[in-house]
Amino acid sequence: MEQDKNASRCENCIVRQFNDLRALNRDELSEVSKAKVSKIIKKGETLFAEGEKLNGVFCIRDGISKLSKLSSNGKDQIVKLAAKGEVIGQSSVIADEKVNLSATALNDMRVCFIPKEKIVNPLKTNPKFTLEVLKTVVSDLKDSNNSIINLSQKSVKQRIAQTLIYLKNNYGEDDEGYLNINLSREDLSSVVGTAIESCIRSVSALKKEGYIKISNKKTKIVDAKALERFINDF
Amino acid sequence: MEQDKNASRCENCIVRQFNDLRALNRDELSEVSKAKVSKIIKKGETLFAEGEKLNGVFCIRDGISKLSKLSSNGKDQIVKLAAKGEVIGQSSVIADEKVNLSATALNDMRVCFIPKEKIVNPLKTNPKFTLEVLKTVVSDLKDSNNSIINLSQKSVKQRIAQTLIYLKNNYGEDDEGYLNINLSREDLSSVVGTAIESCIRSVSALKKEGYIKISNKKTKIVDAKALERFINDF
DNA sequence: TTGAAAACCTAACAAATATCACATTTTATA
DNA sequence: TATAAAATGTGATATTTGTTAGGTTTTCAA
Repeated sequence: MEQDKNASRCENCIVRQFNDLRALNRDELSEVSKAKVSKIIKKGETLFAEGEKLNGVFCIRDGISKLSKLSSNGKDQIVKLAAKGEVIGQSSVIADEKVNLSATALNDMRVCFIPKEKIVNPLKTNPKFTLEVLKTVVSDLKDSNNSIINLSQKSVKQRIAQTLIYLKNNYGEDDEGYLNINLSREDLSSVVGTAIESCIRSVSALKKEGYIKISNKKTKIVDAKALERFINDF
Repeated sequence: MEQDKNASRCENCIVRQFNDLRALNRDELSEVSKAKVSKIIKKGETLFAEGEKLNGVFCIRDGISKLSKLSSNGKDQIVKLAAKGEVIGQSSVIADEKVNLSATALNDMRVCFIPKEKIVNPLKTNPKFTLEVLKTVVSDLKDSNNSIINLSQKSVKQRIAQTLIYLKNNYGEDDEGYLNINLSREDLSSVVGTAIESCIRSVSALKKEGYIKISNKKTKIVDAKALERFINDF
């Protein structure tokens, strides 16, 4: 995890426009800007690991991180993906507890580390900011609850399909219709909570059935409508 | 859902001491007290149903509610249980969206309905209250994430065991060691996300193996330590 | 550029769980 | 209290998913 000398001031940072930090007032933001440390994290490196006591949060300027938990049998369950603009580590700073998830870079990342006081202090005094954070956490909670429901009510193939739709809706596609985020089969299986081989089988099936297309490691959703119908029990 | 004439003022309500409403100031609380409507909800009745637009939250004075989602194939997944002291419906009021879960009484309940303005206004102006709500939602999010991990990494039997431990830790046991909350096999299977028959089989196995004991519909955890060991892959 | 390692893929089989078809017990109610 | 309905329980079988044991292709670093 190396330093990034090239970081701009928060006041001019576009990324901030898309996350809760936009609700800070000028003084609070200037405090954050002075205290933040910009870092480069290479693919596969961790931002933080389960059980650590975080003394700040990470604002993602570029790249994607997975938030996951490793079980005793070696299976890694991904609970959330976070990309440009998102702030991670908030929960454990708010609860003032050790993190219960690890954050790992899925590709090269640029992030800013913000010491926790710069977040906790505004939370105590700036209701606009606190409400903004609250709304974000409520939205995360809704996503989490939906994951629970999908895990128990949908088949592996449906969950894979749903994840692809999710990636399309949240991270978009390029001009040829290929998803901007390309998860490895291993990461995809960790998102849907299944074995790699089952994941591969389902992806192959979706491909064979014409729902999706894969071309040099990139995935394209050919017929989103039909895929949605399949997810909702045809 | 009938009215309960016997309701006290919020200022004197013990239940409030255990939830986020304790962070309201005197004026805000008095507003809530004036506006709240106390209700009795019978076992099996719903407090609200998926897709409804909530115009307030429910503070539970007595009884237990399940928050669940019914799938097209008739399977009901319970996402959260809420008991005395908890406030439900907050998320959809905060996000200003339709609820995505239904709330159903698992036994007879007494609740207070609080119109949403009485919650939303303090959220905008009282950072102490907002932070309190935020902490609650963060804790719910952590629980949800743990459920995801358990669903994908533990067997049905382990998930049942874990749920029993959860019920013990969160809702306690009587003087003879029997759980205060007794879920039907159907509800238990909806919590762990499995078929009723599989649930029954696992409960029987845990009983046969001496981890738990069941006596007229009430469940007692005989050896919590051993059960915990079993949950964590012995 | 060329191995070695990692990622991807497939098939056969094993294990876990779901489903179906009942029997038994408990609960609620006429 | 009798009886129907609901909840609990069991066994046989079907389905889904996991596991093992290979293979091929891609990627990366020497």
